Amino acid sequence: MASRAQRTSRRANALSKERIVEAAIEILDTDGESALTFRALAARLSTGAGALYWHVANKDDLLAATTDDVITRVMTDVVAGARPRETIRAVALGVFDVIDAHPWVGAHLSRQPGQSAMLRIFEGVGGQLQALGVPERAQFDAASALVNYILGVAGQNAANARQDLNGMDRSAFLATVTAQWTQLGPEEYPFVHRVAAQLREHDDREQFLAGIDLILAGIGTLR
Amino acid sequence: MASRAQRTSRRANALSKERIVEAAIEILDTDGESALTFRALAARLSTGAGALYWHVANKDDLLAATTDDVITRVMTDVVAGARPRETIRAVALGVFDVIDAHPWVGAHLSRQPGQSAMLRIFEGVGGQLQALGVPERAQFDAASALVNYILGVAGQNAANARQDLNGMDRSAFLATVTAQWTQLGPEEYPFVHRVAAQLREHDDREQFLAGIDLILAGIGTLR
DNA sequence: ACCTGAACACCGTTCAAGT
DNA sequence: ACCTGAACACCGTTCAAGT
Repeated sequence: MASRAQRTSRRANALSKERIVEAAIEILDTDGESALTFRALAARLSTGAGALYWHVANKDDLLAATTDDVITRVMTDVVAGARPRETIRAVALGVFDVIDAHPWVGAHLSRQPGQSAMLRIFEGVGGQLQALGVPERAQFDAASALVNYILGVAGQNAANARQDLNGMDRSAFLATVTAQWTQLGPEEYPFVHRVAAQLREHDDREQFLAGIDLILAGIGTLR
Repeated sequence: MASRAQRTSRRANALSKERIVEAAIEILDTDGESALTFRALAARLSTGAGALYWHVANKDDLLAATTDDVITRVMTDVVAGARPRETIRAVALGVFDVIDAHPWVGAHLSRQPGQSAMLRIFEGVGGQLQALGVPERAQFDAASALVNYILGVAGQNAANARQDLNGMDRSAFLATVTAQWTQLGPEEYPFVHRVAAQLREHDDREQFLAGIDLILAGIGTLR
């Protein structure tokens, strides 16, 4: 009896991959990528650093697991009830929003290829192409284009968030970059110079969606 | 006289940011990202690790400089003589090829936003949109879509190259991933399962270009 | 001005030892 | 089976001391 109760209570706060991943996500969200160390994670879980290695192969494994966890949650939220075009937009926006909330995800999505998080996104957009009337032979390239675009934006958002930490809110940050772009001078960088004004006013989420729509418009010409 | 000669010879192998960047690129190319440490770099340049900090602010600065160096070289090679559409393809392919040759570039392009390497690419594609008949208001979004797609592919290529090092040539690698995709099962991953066969035969460079063409086709609908 | 190299404050990972 | 925590082999970065 006692041993039963003891076991139950021990199990209650026993280490597990899920608990480790959960704690890792909390550290990443509150203190950023650089704060996630095995020592900090062990301290938060009141254990030794070496104990974590019983449940997690190494740091890459840990980061893949955190990324998977967060992405899986969004992808299951996006139920494919709507029309194919709307589903693709919903998948893309789901990924965008989750990266906005957890910028570190953007950095790690690109790092492990064939990772299940990326496959879920690939499936989420690719699965709609048939219904969209895209020829069988073109579906792989089309899905790849959408996913690579999403990953590109994800990486940039992660990079931006990393810089934001050096003080500055978004509008101050945009003003600084706008000033840099304007200073570049119209001889060497005519386009960047010209477009600098739009940078300050633009909305990341809208611009992201505009890119998705652009690719979808291109896909539309394949029919 | 002697002091003059001495100074010249000392200058000849004196440290400079250029020499440091050059040596860093060699290490990255031959031994990979993980081999680039300040100690290894100092050893190769026959100096102390601390000396490097006189010319380079920190490791991020060093990596930004190596990335810039490599990208700048490609972008100046791509002379914009051709029609706008061909110029955009040339810029994109130039970036693709340089990342194929130096996979580490792909990883760092995404890491520092507003970096001059990325601005060069942005200018390279954006500068052609006016001639392509894209309305002024849409040019920023269109250029952003192209660049983000390019950055996404760049990141994936860098990640693939990182894995390739664990033995395996490309065909063995593709066979493994194809097997993984096929195993996923058509219930949960119908699209991935169906498209797995195409994965083994596909050519990264052609698929990259197909994505560029898809976005260009989408941009074409804006006119 | 520029370079040296030891020292500092960290890392991820391993592993004997415990329960 | 699972956990502990010291130890190992590294890092990037700093800085007194040299030339």
